[in-house]
Amino acid sequence: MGSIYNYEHPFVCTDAVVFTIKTQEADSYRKLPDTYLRVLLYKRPVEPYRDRWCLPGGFLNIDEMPSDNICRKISEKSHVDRCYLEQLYTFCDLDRDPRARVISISYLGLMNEEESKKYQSDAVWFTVQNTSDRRPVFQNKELIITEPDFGFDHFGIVKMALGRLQSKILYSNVIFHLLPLEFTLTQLQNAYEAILWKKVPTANFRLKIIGLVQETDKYTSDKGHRPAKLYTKK
Amino acid sequence: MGSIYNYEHPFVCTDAVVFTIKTQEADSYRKLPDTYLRVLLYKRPVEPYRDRWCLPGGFLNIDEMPSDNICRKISEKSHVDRCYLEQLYTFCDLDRDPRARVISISYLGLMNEEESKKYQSDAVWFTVQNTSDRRPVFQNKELIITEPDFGFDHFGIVKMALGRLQSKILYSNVIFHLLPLEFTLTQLQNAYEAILWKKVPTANFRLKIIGLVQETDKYTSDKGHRPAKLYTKK
DNA sequence: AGAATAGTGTCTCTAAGACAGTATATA
DNA sequence: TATATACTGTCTTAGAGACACTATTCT
Repeated sequence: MGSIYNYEHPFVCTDAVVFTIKTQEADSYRKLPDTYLRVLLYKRPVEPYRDRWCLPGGFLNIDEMPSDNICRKISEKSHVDRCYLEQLYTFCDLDRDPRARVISISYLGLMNEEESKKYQSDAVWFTVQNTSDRRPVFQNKELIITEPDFGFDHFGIVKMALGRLQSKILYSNVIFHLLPLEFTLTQLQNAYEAILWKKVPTANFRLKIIGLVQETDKYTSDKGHRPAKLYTKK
Repeated sequence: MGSIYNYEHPFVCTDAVVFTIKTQEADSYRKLPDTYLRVLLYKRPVEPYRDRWCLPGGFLNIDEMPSDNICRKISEKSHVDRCYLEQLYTFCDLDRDPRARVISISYLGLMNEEESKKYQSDAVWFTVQNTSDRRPVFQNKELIITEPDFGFDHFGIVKMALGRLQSKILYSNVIFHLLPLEFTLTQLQNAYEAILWKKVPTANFRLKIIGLVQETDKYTSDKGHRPAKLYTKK
């Protein structure tokens, strides 16, 4: 079966939808230290889809695992060391890349705020916010991105990753990849609400998640109110 | 960026884990018309892994969608027209094929018993049964297959597909793809139990699923006991 | 009546949701 | 004391699980 070596076969690339949570407001001029979900995008420097916003990723080498490929791309683009990755979906549409048949193995990536600060200038964190009809809108200080501003099929990939994250935090532990090693239950709840785009009653939330966390003997030391106990992932 | 055209890139293939449910016992000599989960395998006629049991699938053509590729392969192998397919996972291990770097886009397939009868002689339906430690064992009239008898990484793919099916029937409607258009609630419960490898109390099961089905005005006409109402998927 | 399969009523326990309450820090 | 955030008690309701019960066909 040497015939497999000379048939024209699809190219393979990776794309990563890397989310992070902003839990603390570095800009002290802001009154409300809200918690936002953010996604990593970069402006494409070449054709096709030049100057459109795209996901980090790239062509898969013949001796390379997709997760290594993505770590390499994210590290180049954002100097990030540790990022949780899980496979999301493999996009195979015939016309998703105008150059050739390229299938994309996409990944959902989660990193905490500390890691997310190490990004380069060509990669930008966009807040992922809700609209009235629950479609995501992406925003940074200067820009608002909606569907037509993405390159390739990357808007669809981001939407699927967001849906996966929203459903997966209901029954798994993935949310802890978005938080620092030690966190308060309020931080955890804020992250939960930022992802699900809805408020949950505090008492019920704590009953639900108390079995997933391990309390420490440390407390926050903010001024003017009761300190909060710090927890770690159990 | 013409450089993408002359780099050595991975091959792409598909693999489908097609399940069906045997709800009615054609062999009338058997006393117990038990319900079993079955999976479609075929004995590989060429190297590598010659004579090992493998999943239907094959190399993806450059202008072909994976689902079309799989339908083509299943139709060749089993003359089957309609099969529900959903993407399962893309397997990328560097050494999963000794010939070359081949990534496999795998699919979970579900078909009902009527469709499953149209298989060719080189494809065989194996029952998927439980062992004491909840590992699957595959069996037909002559053979019992366990891990070492599969080719490639196909045992791992089957295990993942089984896990996906087992978790997905708890919160979705996929189970109806395994049943005929009209079915009794007992058939539905038997299928449910055959997939999950455990018994559930009838009253609770019916309360749980009654919202997912639509009753018809038809009944079964078995002899010697009360007829059962036939339902369709809602 | 008896056998066989179909189908239901109801009790308990647990978890989700709503909401009002208490606790502990600083100014 | 006020204020700001942290944290809890408890009522109600919905669903899961267990189990005993009733219903309808044919022989």
